[in-house]
Amino acid sequence: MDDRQLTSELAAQAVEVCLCFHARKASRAITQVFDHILAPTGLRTTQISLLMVVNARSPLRVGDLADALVTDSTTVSRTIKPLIKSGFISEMPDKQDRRVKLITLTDSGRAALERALPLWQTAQSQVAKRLGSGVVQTLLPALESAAQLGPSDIV
Amino acid sequence: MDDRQLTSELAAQAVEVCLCFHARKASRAITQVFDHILAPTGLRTTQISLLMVVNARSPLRVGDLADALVTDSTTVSRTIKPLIKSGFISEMPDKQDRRVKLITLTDSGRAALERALPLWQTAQSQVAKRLGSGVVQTLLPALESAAQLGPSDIV
DNA sequence: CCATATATTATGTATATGCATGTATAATGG
DNA sequence: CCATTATACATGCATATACATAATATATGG
Repeated sequence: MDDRQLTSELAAQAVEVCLCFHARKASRAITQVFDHILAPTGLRTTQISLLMVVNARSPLRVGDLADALVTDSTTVSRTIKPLIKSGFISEMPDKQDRRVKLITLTDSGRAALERALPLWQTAQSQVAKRLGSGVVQTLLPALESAAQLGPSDIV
Repeated sequence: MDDRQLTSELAAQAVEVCLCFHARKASRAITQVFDHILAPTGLRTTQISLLMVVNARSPLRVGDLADALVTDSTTVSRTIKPLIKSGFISEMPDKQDRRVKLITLTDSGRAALERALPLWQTAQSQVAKRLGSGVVQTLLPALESAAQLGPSDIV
């Protein structure tokens, strides 16, 4: 067995168990179902999730929003742009600290979220049904653990 | 309790259990750990996963690669571009069907994959260790189920 | 054999994501 | 009080992702 074959076999095993690959594949598959069902809202599932978090905690800082979304703050800076343009969230400077931008859900955003919730429920139910309750009950807590991984300590 | 409050509470419950939101958050967190550890390879984890799949199945069609990655074929059309430019995979037309483009791992790509595998093992071990074996053993099969969701039947 | 339908990949446009870096503001040390 | 440092957000660049649509090639029905 030469190097070529050896690498092939190691790589073949790796791809079957890679936690990153599987997490991303599953994420894409679930996102597709949600996005298709939520398409009539004119919003992507990512955007609806963002509105949900802002709804629960507004007004909140860009950095805190990034933490809640387990995302880079530079990503939030950009993902909120189309939502601001659509008028669903608004931004205003913090009087106490002018570096800080406070994000708030607008009435229009709240209305959009309200309209989206029934379709969200449809998507959630459909995915849950197709996965089966057993899978869902193991998946959710495991995903929550994974989301709390935080930065790696590369030693 | 007015509509405002009602929506807030429903949305607050939804965001806690949303399978799409949790899957995406977990995917981002896991990806960050892998990408940080794999940074010395000059490749992203997504690209290494793609090389692994091509390694296991090359030569293969763009469409078949998309199926294996649970991704849109238009996404594959673009994600392979930097890998072709780097010389890690090559493309050639299928003689039997000139619509088809066959993707192959190059020697250079195989070498890059071989170099990446030890770091991949580090990332996989570190994530597995931090999640705990119990979580990993429930997570992997659940993610595999989720990745097989396929398109939704919107009724 | 040709017209139409179907299949395969690419491109236009838009959002999603993160690193390196830049800019403005606040905090801190001397 | 000022110089340095740290924090918060934005921007440049690159990859990731998908829908609508286009371009090309095959398949199929008459």
